Amino acid sequence: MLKGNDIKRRNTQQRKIILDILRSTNIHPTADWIYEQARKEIPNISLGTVYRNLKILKESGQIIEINDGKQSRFDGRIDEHYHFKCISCERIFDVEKEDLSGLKIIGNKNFIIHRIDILITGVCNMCSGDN
Amino acid sequence: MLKGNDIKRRNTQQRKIILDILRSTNIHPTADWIYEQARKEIPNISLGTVYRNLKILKESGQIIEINDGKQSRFDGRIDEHYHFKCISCERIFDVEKEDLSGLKIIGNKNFIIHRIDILITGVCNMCSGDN
DNA sequence: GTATATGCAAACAATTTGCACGCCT
DNA sequence: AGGCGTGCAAATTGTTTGCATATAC
Repeated sequence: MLKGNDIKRRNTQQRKIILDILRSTNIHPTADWIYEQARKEIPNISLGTVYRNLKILKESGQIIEINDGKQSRFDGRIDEHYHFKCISCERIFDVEKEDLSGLKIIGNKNFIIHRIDILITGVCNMCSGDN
Repeated sequence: MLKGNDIKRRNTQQRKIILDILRSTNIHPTADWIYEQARKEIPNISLGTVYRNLKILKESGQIIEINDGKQSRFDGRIDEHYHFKCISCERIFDVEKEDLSGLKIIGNKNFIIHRIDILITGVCNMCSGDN
């Protein structure tokens, strides 16, 4: 239950800019890309600060972390939607809930599907008893 | 198209044991756990060999890589099924296809769901044209 | 015999962290 | 004024790789 979210967060320029960057793109960028963008606004922002803020924004539910392979990617869109990763160009596309039902996933647009991974996150039966 | 799978693979003890280990557990272990188990059979096996074989086994479709957070986990079960990760005990449970439909995911067993991530992998419309 | 696979250790890449200082509230 | 947040650099962690040797075929 205790999530360490009782800390009073400050509204720093750095955090605001990082959130703005994420909200204004749909490319699901890496921390490094976000860092490069942020430097245009705050030239001496550090990569550590970017990582720290991404963690805070994620924990407070303002952004989502996408886990594809080795690098983390981030998403400022938090309504229910899913993702398609192209193994060729490595881009990540948004998949709408509606597009997931039926056979024509991603609306017949010539996307070739290799596999579908579903990961549900939560608390298991053993841990939900007490804890 | 070219996938580099024209290499003639040898059937080494190391690779056989790693696959055996993965097929005989459902805990979705990390490379490190597999390494520790493998050492019981081949005491001087190296972690590099474990990683190399996991990659080969994955590429040949004999195992699956599960991407949860920073560490990779591996699964010797390759039929269609999904996963549930408990944020408390960190265990990963198998989720059957049937359990995914309807509201009673994972069969009413008191699992609390926080979020569902779906990642589809394949080739996008732009890359499927030529390439 | 020969090319793939191995063990070892070093290299790498992504992310995290300790510290002294800075700046929201 | 106080404490969260920052920049910087070093540390850590998970994974990959170069090389000489071993081994499956």
